[in-house]
Amino acid sequence: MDDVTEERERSDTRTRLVVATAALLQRQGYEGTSIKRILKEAGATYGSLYHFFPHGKEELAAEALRFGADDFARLLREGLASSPDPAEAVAHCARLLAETLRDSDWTDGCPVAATALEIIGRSPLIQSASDEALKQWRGMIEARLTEGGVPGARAAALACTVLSALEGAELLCRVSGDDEPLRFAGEQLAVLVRANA
Amino acid sequence: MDDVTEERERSDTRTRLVVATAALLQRQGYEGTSIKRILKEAGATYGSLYHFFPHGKEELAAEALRFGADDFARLLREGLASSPDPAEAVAHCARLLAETLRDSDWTDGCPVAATALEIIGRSPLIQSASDEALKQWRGMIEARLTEGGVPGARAAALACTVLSALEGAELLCRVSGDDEPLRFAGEQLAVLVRANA
DNA sequence: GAAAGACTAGATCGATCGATCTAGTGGGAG
DNA sequence: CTCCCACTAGATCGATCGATCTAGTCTTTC
Repeated sequence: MDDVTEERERSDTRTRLVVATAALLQRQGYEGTSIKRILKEAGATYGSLYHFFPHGKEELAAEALRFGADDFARLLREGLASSPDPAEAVAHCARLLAETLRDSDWTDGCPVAATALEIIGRSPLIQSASDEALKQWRGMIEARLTEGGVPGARAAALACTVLSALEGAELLCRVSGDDEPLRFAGEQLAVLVRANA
Repeated sequence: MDDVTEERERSDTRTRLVVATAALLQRQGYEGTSIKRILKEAGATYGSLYHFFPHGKEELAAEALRFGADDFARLLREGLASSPDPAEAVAHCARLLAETLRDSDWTDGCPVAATALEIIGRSPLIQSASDEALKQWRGMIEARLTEGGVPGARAAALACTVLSALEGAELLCRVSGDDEPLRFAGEQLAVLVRANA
């Protein structure tokens, strides 16, 4: 058995735990996700969990949020690269997000929102993982806007508002079971980006 | 004892339960809020709870969300009425929200977001109460924009995006412990409203 | 092939979950 | 007074929570 395979097998259970936890946190938040459910979905046992994550559920959740954040960053990267026009690129992000949500029965959206909102002020570990994710996405959008010709002074404020609108629109979509809010957001954000050019 | 006082006393415990639940749901979501904690905060017992809400926690939560929604509607109403200019009025909503959040240590924001996100697809009762709240707020913003001169065709999309941006910016503020996202949102939404006039 | 260390299996712990239940209390109606 | 009914009090239920613990099974190393 070569080193690469060994590495993969050694971390296989750990990866399954992180992936399963990320999916569950996204759908039902932190308190709504029990360890036993995670173990069942991941096909793991308590022994493995506390071997890889000695601090238990909280440590696993923080890691799962980082994993989910990278996933969401990929979707954002794809959307932002979809057009030479930054306004059109932002609009495409909204379309991609709407599509992903619709195809998953309104479950697969922002991987941190549900968990972050309910643990604010009660778990520094999870909160800072959430904060880093949001700041990473803000940075990606800001870089794309700057590159697209938005003056640096406005790029930060605009990027932050783009992310806010996408996050909020996703909330409205998921609650109503309708992608209208994200369609509206895409259209209006394109207008806003052009107004900042 | 006259009828009015009698009515108030009769529903006193019920009201305390609803108020306490609304505050807890806003801060820590549905699964993170135990019945025993609610009873303690409200100064009530199981007997009273299941007398007023035979279907238990879920029924109480739905009622608490409706209560919180009216509270948030008042803040929105105040902001929307603060200026004859709709762009300035929207910006003031963002300021009011930022102020309320800061003054409460980042806990008192949207009363439904945390709870709604974690129960989506698992409690029709709570989800529809959340949906109604969001639609009520959208309607208020849309009416103000239309009255302020935004063409009817665009008012709905703009109002929806304003609410989305406020909700998302609040998430970013609470997670980061910084009101910057709401300041940015207020500034950018004013630009967007003017672009739609 | 013995020893060591990485990892897995799952029973079990005390605490707490939401819910149910019986036993009340107290004020108004007849 | 007596009866009734809205309401309160809180013990108790089985289930499940997150966490710990012992007892393993592999793989690698010498």
